[in-house]
Amino acid sequence: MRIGELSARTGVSRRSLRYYEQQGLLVSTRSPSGQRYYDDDHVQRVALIQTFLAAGMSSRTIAEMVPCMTEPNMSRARQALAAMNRERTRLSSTIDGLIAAREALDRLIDVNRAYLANTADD
Amino acid sequence: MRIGELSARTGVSRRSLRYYEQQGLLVSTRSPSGQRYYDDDHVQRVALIQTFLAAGMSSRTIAEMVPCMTEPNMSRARQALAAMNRERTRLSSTIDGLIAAREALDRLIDVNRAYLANTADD
DNA sequence: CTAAATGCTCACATCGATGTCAGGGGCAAG
DNA sequence: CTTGCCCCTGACATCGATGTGAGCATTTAG
Repeated sequence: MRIGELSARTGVSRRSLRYYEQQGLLVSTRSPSGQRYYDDDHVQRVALIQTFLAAGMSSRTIAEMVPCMTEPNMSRARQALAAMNRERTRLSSTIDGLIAAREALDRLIDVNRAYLANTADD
Repeated sequence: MRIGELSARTGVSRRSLRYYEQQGLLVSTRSPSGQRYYDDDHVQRVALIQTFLAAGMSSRTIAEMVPCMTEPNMSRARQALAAMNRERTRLSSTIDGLIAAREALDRLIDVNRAYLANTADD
């Protein structure tokens, strides 16, 4: 498929797909005239990239973890593993932060409800 | 205390503290010459702002939820409550997304470990 | 009193993913 | 061949929180 169809299937803009390729997150085969061709596997890959981007990872980080441009080899795999573990830690503490924020929000909500209840008959 | 001390106590730059004020997140009393004065309560408030900012809320959203510039009144409180509930929902689905990302990462880690194990003796 | 430290405002710079526009090909159906 | 649609690259714009620096005022310590 060409880029328009991949974009339609994934919901990711053409612009972003080209950007992912430029950042080394996505490969494509090119027609002689330079047009990008993709197959079904790329749909999943784009979904994975979206998941990670939405989790606040930079494209550089994703590229480090998910080799796609280069031959896999052991030292590269070890480096990727290190990056993954680092990101896993970061992700977990981000999650903790969000949960803390949600708890703080819940307290604010309670305060607000109490205020509304007490002030109902002013 | 003046802005430098609040900055030191909270770990938030002077620049950011002024920005919070400009965005309506933080109030200060001013000396005749215009210098900002804070008291101990502001330390907590800044911490709360940081928590929410780190959770990806915009300063506009925080200002909506945490009235500080204006007299509290019922309609404003109701509006704040609506914003809080909206943000709580958003926060929960962000958390879900991060957890999904972490699970995807765990699968990648497993694949990588398997590769390293199988390739150990190439 | 003087110097150093701190404060003030204003304005411009930064980062990263994405939008958008311009100028130019590619390719199929009429 | 032409019309229409999709593709290409390259460049500039955007948003929000924060950094940075200039130029000037104020406060505090010696």
